[in-house]
Amino acid sequence: MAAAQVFAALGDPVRLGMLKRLSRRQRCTIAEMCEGLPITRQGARKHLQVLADAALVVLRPQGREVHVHLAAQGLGEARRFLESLERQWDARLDALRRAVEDSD
Amino acid sequence: MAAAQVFAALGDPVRLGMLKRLSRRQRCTIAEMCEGLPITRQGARKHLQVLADAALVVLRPQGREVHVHLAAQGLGEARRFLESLERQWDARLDALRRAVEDSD
DNA sequence: CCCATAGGCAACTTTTTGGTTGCATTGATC
DNA sequence: GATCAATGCAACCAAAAAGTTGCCTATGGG
Repeated sequence: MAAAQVFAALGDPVRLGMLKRLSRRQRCTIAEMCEGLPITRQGARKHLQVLADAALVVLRPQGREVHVHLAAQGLGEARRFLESLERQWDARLDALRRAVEDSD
Repeated sequence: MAAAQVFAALGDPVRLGMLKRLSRRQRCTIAEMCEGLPITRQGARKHLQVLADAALVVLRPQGREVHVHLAAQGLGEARRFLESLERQWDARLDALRRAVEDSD
């Protein structure tokens, strides 16, 4: 996977807002996702494509409309990536702390 | 602080690489961070500024050089954001599952 | 059958971002 | 104190992203 792609998709307030909205309702149509946004439907649609490409969302055509669902996959991957970074990081900080204490 | 800013900072392979490198060594100078990168020092410096603005890194002037340290703050924030999204989402899925079971 | 609704596609503009170059500054070192 | 090494600052360029507009297609309900 490309972690950077997932983070890049998350790195926009409009897209984060879309994800938040989706985490409350269980699905939306594209038109519903546009409500309240200060951009056109086409603009919003591009954001949704970015989210879909990062596996954060699934777009499922259903008759004449398209249903937008959250996808757990990308989200979980991103979280695990951050967790592992934090762990390495904490370990390094601990090592530093011990080194400092030893030098006392 | 804005979660989107942190994610945007993470959404670039060069910057992710820098963070990984920092999670192994305990600190670097700017010049050291440039080693192995296919870009100029000024280019790398801009990436470091983005990371610093997102509180993922601290730039600490030390004599004639600048030390780059990891900063836990932004990372933890981003992870907690994802966790909360996942929780809400799981809760929603559970609710859906119960609703389906009830209708059986 | 008609038409309003939901959306797709493509071209275009504007803004942001990633990257560069040239030059100035400051600290270490001999 | 001359010089090299580490960095800053500013202007600039190119490519990518964000957003728009115009028009076309298809589906669902009266």
